[in-house]
Amino acid sequence: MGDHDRQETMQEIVAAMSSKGWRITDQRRSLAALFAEAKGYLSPKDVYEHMRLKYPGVSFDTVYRNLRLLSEMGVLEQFYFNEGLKFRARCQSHHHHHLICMKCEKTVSFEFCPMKQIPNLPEQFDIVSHRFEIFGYCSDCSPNLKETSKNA
Amino acid sequence: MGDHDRQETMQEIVAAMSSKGWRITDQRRSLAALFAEAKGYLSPKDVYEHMRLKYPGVSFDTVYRNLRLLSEMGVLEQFYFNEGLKFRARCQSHHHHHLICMKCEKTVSFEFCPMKQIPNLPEQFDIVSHRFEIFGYCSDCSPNLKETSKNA
DNA sequence: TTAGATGCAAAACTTTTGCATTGGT
DNA sequence: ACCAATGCAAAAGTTTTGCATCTAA
Repeated sequence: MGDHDRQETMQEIVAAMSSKGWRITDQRRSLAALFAEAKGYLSPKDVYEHMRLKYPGVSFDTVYRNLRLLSEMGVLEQFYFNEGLKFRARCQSHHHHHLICMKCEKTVSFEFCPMKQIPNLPEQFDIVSHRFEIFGYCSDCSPNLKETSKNA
Repeated sequence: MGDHDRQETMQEIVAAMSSKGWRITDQRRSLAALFAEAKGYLSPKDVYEHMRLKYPGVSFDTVYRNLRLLSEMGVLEQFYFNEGLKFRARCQSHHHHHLICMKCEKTVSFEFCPMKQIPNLPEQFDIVSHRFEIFGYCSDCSPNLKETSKNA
């Protein structure tokens, strides 16, 4: 993802907040920038620490409030790792799924969606949503891929 | 799942604990029975409340310790709902995925696995695991399915 | 008998709430 | 100027830890 895309995402997030009638504070702009640039998932503590660099007085509850609001808006998506809840900017463009690196938590999108392939389900069920993620190690983090295929 | 199957699962859980050299205490037997019978997911608090019926003196940290140990053993699987972390007995028989009812949290297995269908991924990735769940409402909980197809 | 499991109490950590102040619109 | 957002402090909730006691093997 290049800088241009990130900038778009940052402005998309700000625009989304603004369109809901929310005020664009420095902290929220900073939040938007942070998630637009992040390649992986961020914990509330990560976010707090990042924010504190620019805004030393930022409070923990403001971080939580904004994370919750942005999640409810659909701008952020939540994911529970073993270490706890983390957040990342939700892809707004189109439906797809992710490879998630278990070490650096970088995510890579792919287009294949199992719901298009799924055959008859075992019983009546009113389907609302689904999730499909693949976990493993990206080429930077995998000892198997490191030497051999990374530069192939 | 009939009573016979549940009993098998209960004994499987006890056997798994025993085979790891763990002692089979009354509390652990009770835990095993609880998860063997549960149709859906249980929060630590659910487990604590259930256990307290039989063992009024049971402590919260014992519940947490055993939930963690059983998860690490692979007997239980964890899942984060909006309300927080919950547990259920992991299906040991064979690989499959689940429909999860968003109201009663009942789960229904199905055999289709997207990993058998997936085409070439966008980049080198050392795959370790995956998750695929479908969320919605079961026939008992869905207003759409309630009248029409439930008894079909 | 004895190492492991439990209960208790307290600590650590995470997330939420109430309220006065600040700051975007 | 107005009202939403923030910072602060404290509360509420969740999970972990240390240690003496108990108990399954």
